[in-house]
Amino acid sequence: MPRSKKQFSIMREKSRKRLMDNALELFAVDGYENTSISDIANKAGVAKGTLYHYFKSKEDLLQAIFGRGAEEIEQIMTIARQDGDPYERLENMLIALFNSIESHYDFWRLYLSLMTQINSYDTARKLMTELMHHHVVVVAHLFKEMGKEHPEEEAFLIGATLDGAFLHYFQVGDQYPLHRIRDLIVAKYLER
Amino acid sequence: MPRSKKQFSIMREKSRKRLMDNALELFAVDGYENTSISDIANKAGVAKGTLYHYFKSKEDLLQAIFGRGAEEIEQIMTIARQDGDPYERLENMLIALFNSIESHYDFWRLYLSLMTQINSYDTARKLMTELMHHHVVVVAHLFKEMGKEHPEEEAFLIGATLDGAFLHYFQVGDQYPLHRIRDLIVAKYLER
Amino acid sequence: MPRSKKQFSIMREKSRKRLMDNALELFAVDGYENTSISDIANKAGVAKGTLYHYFKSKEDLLQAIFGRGAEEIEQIMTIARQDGDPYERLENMLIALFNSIESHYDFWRLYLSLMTQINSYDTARKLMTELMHHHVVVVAHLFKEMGKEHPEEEAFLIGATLDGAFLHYFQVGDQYPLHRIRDLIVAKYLER
Amino acid sequence: MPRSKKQFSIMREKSRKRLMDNALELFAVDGYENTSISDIANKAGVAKGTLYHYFKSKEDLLQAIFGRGAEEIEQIMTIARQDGDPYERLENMLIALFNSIESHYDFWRLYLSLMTQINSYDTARKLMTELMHHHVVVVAHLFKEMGKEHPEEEAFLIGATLDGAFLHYFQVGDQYPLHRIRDLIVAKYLER
DNA sequence: TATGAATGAGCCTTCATTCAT
DNA sequence: CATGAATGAAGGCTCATTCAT
Repeated sequence: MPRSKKQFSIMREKSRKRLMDNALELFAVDGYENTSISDIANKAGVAKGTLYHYFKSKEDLLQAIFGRGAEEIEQIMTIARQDGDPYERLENMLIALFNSIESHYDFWRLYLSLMTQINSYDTARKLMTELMHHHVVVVAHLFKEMGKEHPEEEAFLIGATLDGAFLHYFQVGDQYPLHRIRDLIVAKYLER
Repeated sequence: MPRSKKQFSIMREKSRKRLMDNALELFAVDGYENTSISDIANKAGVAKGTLYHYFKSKEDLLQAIFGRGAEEIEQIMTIARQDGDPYERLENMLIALFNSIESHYDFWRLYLSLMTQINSYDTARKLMTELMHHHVVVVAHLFKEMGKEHPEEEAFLIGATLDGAFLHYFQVGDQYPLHRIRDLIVAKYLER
Repeated sequence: MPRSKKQFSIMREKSRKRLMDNALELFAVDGYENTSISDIANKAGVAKGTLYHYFKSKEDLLQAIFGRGAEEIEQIMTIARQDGDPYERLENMLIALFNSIESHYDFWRLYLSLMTQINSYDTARKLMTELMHHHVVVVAHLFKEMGKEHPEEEAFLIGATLDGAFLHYFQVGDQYPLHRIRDLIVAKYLER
Repeated sequence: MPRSKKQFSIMREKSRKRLMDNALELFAVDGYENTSISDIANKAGVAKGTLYHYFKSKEDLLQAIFGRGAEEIEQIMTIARQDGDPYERLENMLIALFNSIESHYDFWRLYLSLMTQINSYDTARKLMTELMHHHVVVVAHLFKEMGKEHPEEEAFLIGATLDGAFLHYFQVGDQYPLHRIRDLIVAKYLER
């Protein structure tokens, strides 16, 4: 009795996930350039060729990882788009974001490391630029609701502060006072 | 009639500079990994081998570029360490920094792009970590003079904001409202 | 239908052997330094990269070749370590050695050519020094059984004579009276 | 007052000698292939280009070194060609040779190391083959005077023994019982 | 003659990708 | 689908040699 199409599809998705997880870990630690297909296949316990059954190329694998991360980001944004008190929504969003940084450490680290390589990995980068733009729109709206004077610029600014803090966190590791920085940001932006 | 030692030394310095300039441009735009020695030599109009008369290795070239940039950073820091009104010193430093971002665009872009590559290019990265630490110390001191409550955390925070803004600027280019962001930061931190 | 592990293993061993055979031939004739990976790959009819599926590096390839040769040497030594009349054992060993020189011409030639390169190829050379030491011990024992006065020195001496003869043989080729030299050595050492 | 041609010639010879001495030392220790023109120039304290005023190529330098060594060998041979008791002449030659091995260590070591590289350094190798042939002729003559049965083969044999002993000496260094081997050889060949 | 900058062919090695089984 | 052998372009680097000064 042959397996149903659905079962196949589930297995396929499982295999893809395993490869993506392993790849992400390596990309984050060693960098995309310094990670070879061999490394990924080894870590995932499959042969090199197998990887090409699931992704058409190394960059395709990267894109898949990014696509998955975009959903994570999207969820965080959703918080800011809900109804209710804008201050509360901002606070919730910030807390969710800082939590995500720690729970999806590898993804965010990779995200930042690729943000600087303009001329390469086009698709992945387009995605990132879009996300950033999206963030600005959503947060600017929030600030408007709060009655801030320059909501768009403030949105740019808080985005910069967040990405910068994460950048430094990834650079120096646990020595970075991530939680205190989070609290400081929250305090600053929740002053009414 | 052989050339004098001094003549050689001058020529050498000129050649080094030319190679460093060309390399910096490529490193900044394409990334260190994606720039080949061939690319650099081509751009500089010399043979591949020539590069190795001036730098022991690709990484040595990178370090030389960084060493040069470190001086630039040092000068900006100096402003914060002078005597006088701390508010004024902070303002001057911020303005100098934003000017430098535009006038030394390539260097700062490279600086940020390498900040994210944890496990590679040790010497260059050590330098960066040191600089960041230095920055925190100097700016925290400034904030203390201003009577801020958590000077060290504030120093971390403004550092994050700045690096984040530059990161976004390099990512999206001229669409980024760099000057407005600068003015906003200055305004925020100069409120007495 | 994928190949079985065993099938792969057999193919692998075959490919390794072919590469080693081709490399040995070139190393022996042109010297290790003067043989490029390209040369070997060409001669073996594979792409350059293929070689690196079978050997980690050029030196690793050399070591593999040496390991194989060491077995040959070991077998010859075994003759000297058996029971029975020491004169007969010495004669058998000498004859086996001279036969080996002709049947494993390339290996012995490489062996001698590397013996002279003191500061390089550490692993291969350690092996050789060990073998030489081993030879002295075994042959000295034989001479002791024969009642010679200075068995150890005699062992050094016969070792020198043999290596020297082979050296000259490889240098001048078929003009060298290898067989007559063999007979002369046998005659000299079998006088009771 | 310009220097005379002779003075120039003497200076030139001095410079050549210095370069040859330094090159020989490096060739002997690191091998011909592993020694670069740069290394030699550095060690000799001159610029790379200078070397090419004295030798037309790296191989030309090698040949010059060999030419000089050939004279040394020639002198030793001369002993065997004098008048008088052949036993005494042989003994003197052997002693002179062993002395030379120690006093011209580097040259002999290089000599042996190049003996194995058939297809390269043609001129140098032709010289060596000639010398070896010459040695056989001279020593065979000596053995004939002594009334040996197979003088030519004996000449080959003693040549092999000597080169083999030197080979081992260079391989293992001071652990090799060079003097005892010398005495043993002398004793063996002077038995009347 | 002396210098060292410049060349460019060639070296060893890596790696994303393809493909027969 | 899974395997790993094979490819070949490209990478960083070395070095004997040439040449303008």
